[in-house]
Amino acid sequence: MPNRNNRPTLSDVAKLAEVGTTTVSRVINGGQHVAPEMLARIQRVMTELGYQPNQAARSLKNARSKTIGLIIPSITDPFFAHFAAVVESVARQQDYVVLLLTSHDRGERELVDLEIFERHRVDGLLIAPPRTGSKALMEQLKRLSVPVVAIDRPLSSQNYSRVLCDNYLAAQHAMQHLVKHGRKKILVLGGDPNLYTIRQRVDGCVSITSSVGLDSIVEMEAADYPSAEAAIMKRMKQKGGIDAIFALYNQSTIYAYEVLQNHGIPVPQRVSLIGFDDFTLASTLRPSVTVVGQAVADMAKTATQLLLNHMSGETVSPQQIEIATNLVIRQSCGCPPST
Amino acid sequence: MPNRNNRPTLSDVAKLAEVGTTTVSRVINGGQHVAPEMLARIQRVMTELGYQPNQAARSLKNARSKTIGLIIPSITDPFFAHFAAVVESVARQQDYVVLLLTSHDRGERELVDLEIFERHRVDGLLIAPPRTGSKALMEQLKRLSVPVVAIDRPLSSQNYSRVLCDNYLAAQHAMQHLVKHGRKKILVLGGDPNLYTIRQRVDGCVSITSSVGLDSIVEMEAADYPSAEAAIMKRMKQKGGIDAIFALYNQSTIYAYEVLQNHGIPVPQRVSLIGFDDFTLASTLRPSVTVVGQAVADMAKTATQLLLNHMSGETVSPQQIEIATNLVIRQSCGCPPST
DNA sequence: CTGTTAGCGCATTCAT
DNA sequence: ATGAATGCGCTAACAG
Repeated sequence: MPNRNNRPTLSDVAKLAEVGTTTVSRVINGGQHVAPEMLARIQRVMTELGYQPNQAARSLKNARSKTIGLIIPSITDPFFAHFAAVVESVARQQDYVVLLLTSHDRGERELVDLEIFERHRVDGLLIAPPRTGSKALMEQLKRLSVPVVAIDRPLSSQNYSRVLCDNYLAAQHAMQHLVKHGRKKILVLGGDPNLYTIRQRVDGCVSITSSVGLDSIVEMEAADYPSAEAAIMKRMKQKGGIDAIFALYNQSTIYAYEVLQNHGIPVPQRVSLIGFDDFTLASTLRPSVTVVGQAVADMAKTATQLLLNHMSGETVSPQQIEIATNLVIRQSCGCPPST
Repeated sequence: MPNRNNRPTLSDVAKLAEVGTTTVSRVINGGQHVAPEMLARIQRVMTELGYQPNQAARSLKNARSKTIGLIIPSITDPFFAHFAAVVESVARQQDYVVLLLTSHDRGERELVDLEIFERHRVDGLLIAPPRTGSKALMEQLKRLSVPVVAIDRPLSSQNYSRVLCDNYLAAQHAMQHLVKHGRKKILVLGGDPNLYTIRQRVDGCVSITSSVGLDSIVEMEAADYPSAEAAIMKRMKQKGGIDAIFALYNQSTIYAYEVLQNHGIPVPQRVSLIGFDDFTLASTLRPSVTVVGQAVADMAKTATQLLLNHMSGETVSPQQIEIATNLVIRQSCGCPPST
């Protein structure tokens, strides 16, 4: 006797199995305190009817939607795509489903995303915030009133856990590596300077150049090929020029590579190249590209599990976790081919 | 006077605004038939309280969850990542949110995914099925009883709309292009032969080779680098060898490229290469890689809008839409550099 | 234009 | 071990 949706309800099951709704409910929730034969009978009826509990009803009753919200800049960015994949797989093991929204690193959009999640009553939130925390963002997060874990970039409030990578250290290592190769005029090719990650990386770079007594050459404009080209070639043509580039994120690495290639500048002979963040064909290009590798899967798994812990009720204090990066040596930095 | 979740409810708003719940409900749903001052007053109270409607309650009442389910093999596959990005952006414009689940092209997992969606009562489904339709899958889809649009690969039932690309034609074009370059021994490097897309592409290839009177050389084992290498080198070493490779999907293209590069086989002089599906660095590699480009964004937008149409209630008959591909000429096929 | 009321499907006291 | 009844937050009749 299904309802208007022709979908069977719990009470349909109860009726057909000739039991009370309570018992059916118990079966749905693990079947404790239910006689074995009863349990079997109800389960039979459930499969017979093709019954599946209505999550909306359960959410209303339990105040738990069994969803977690994920806000990332973009799902086409390989780093975040990988991240999202891991989140999905960890979440589903705990019977959670992921609501995915993108922010394109725009604060207003992020606020809208949070509003949507508020309506959908997500039980927890993973967010890679473009800014560490405007007032509006912080208020919105407080209103959401669910556990939050910041990923890749922190939130300004210490109340929220964060899972990041060691941007500062990683940048230092990369710069030191270039210095070891004897490079003296290293162009640090930036990205959006408002992003925490970028700022940390720049700071790491500067700490090295200044401690070693080199000039700090930083260009932040590299949002697309033309601007990257302009920035690089401007520096190339200056007196002294440059002999290395450290590109601070995925895309700028690729632009830098293309610029050098298109201008016939030999890598690494004339200019060394290191990029932040590994990418699919980094080892296939000739020369292959040395990069700072982030342990994405590790970060994502850690963040999701941490969030689930926060959600479990036992009050876990906010944590700040930094996942180590590793320099993936290939040939664009000047190292000899391995094997 | 918030409830146990400390979240205000509709009736909290009603009380504070000293109106009935119906009026508040009307405001939430567009504010028709509400006096202007009343509307303003209620809206003020809503923002004051930070009220957001509880979607679970609305779902229960309206039998619409405002979610659409998306099942793809993997979110790290650039093709599907791009697809998902477009789905999200189109869906959110209509106030829908996307529930993302991956199948890894495994039928059992797909069934579980559908069960999860059934509980969450998605209002519509986009699915890239690994197989065109086992009995179990078809039953599960019928039970879901919401509009379904198959993407990238069809479902066997004519009852479901599908948005595909013209795999057969595209493969023919690619092969004809290689033939025009005078290639006579073209290796078709396959993928999972159970996938509809792969089968169509193989068929397209064979139709050309046989109509032109060439041998059909097909290798389906290219799931990873070693097997791709084995397949390619086996053919290379045979009497006559091969003078071109048409790789039938994203990954196999990359493997093929790497194999040729690692074995020092000059491309396109000795062996031409064309791949199915464009990828980020295809134009950056040297030689750049000629590919069959799929209009991903177009496919995704079309599919999502079609789904939303189906969901809108007006019964739209199932449609079969094929989005045209285009051969992106670069240098690995043997064409001269442009400009 | 506005308010009262009765469920949507489920979990949960509190009985038995 | 089981069942009857209540309410989660919201919308849709119906009045008025």
